Amino acid sequence: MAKHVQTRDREQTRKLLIEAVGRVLAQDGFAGLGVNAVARAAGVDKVLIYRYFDGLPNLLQAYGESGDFWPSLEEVLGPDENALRKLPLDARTAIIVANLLDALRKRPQTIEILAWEAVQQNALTGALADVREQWSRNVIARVLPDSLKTETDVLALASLLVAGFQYLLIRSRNTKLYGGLALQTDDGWRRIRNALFQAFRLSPPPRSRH
Amino acid sequence: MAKHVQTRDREQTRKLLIEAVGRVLAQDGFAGLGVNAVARAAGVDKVLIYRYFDGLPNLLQAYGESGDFWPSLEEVLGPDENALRKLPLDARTAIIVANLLDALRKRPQTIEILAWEAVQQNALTGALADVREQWSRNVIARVLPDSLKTETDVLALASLLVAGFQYLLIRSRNTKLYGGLALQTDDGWRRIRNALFQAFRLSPPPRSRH
DNA sequence: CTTATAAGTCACTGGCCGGTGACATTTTGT
DNA sequence: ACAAAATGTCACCGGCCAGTGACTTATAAG
Repeated sequence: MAKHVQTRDREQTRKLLIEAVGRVLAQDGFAGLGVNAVARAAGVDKVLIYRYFDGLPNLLQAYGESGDFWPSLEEVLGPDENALRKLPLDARTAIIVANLLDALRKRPQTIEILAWEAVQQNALTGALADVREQWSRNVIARVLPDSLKTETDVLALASLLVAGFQYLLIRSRNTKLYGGLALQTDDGWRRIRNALFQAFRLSPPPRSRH
Repeated sequence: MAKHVQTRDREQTRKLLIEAVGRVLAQDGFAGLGVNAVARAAGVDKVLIYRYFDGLPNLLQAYGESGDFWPSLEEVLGPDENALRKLPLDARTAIIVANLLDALRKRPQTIEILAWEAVQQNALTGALADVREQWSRNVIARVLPDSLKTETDVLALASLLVAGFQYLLIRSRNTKLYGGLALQTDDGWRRIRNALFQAFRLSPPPRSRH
């Protein structure tokens, strides 16, 4: 039952559409994201978005499930989880937060979605939010269980710092300087990274693996 | 030469339009901001936007110059600037940052503009950015001159923290929880405020004036 | 009172949008 | 080989948008 070379292939077309979402998102941002633009980018008729995905929201959902938008636990905990566990709470938290920063810096499309999330909710941002929520619960359970019963509010500080660099990542797309920070240079981001450690009272930021 | 009660008054109409911008912004956010919406809200024909302001960008500019979107130096430095000057650098910075947080929390329209700014540039966000840039230079010159030559990068940490709560303010418009922080309760914001001080190694956050 | 000009109204264009129905063509099952 | 179903194309709708030209009406100057 060898299949012909298909000129019409539902799965292939679905894939084209999903990939087109990524391309439109990268090129025009979420502002330009619509059935017409996506269909055009996919080289496919927009009616198929309705037929195969029942509308744009579900297509976005599919797109969200297709990529690795959020770093894995391994990527953020580093190669040696056990060594990490032995550090004091502050150091552990700082390293994880800094690693998260590095991981997100590598994901321009995730940053685009984060920007979107800042202004409106939708299927895509909702999916990402769920993943992230679960992710942070996992991190706490696995390497920061003691953070829940400390005197100082380590988790609040960590969240505030994560919020801070997420915002700076978003702004870096179209802003050169923010409060004296150069958002489009590696040097500026080194400063930001150092400030993270400073907030946790650690002077010399350990290097992240390369 | 006592003027009649005017039924046609250019200045009055300009004012109506400018105020309408604020109303639309507050009600529908920047997504719903357009010549049609603004004109409708002002109860005035949209063609006047072109006649009196030469288009929406200039109208936004006028709106930007009309309100106090950014807190004054006085509002953030507190009533007793001299007392503030005598504190150590960390404490000074922490207090200013925390006061800025309080000041912005009271300005929903500024938060709306900040959200806008995160995703796209335009006349309005540009104007606000200029004001803010100047503002932070003034703060540094007036009460944080020593921050420029410290070992630890106090300004980077301050900027990161400001970025953090700005992002949380933006998110608080349509998100209840972020990283375990309750963004729509005073208690959640107290936690965030405390985390600010914690980042500067100050355990008990001084109360802001009431 | 007359008239020029400013203020404001109205109707329209052209473009893009999301969404749908009717149609043509390929693939699949029998 | 044939019919049914799946795949894809096309033309169209109504709605909202930004922007413009032609119009009416109030105001002010003489």
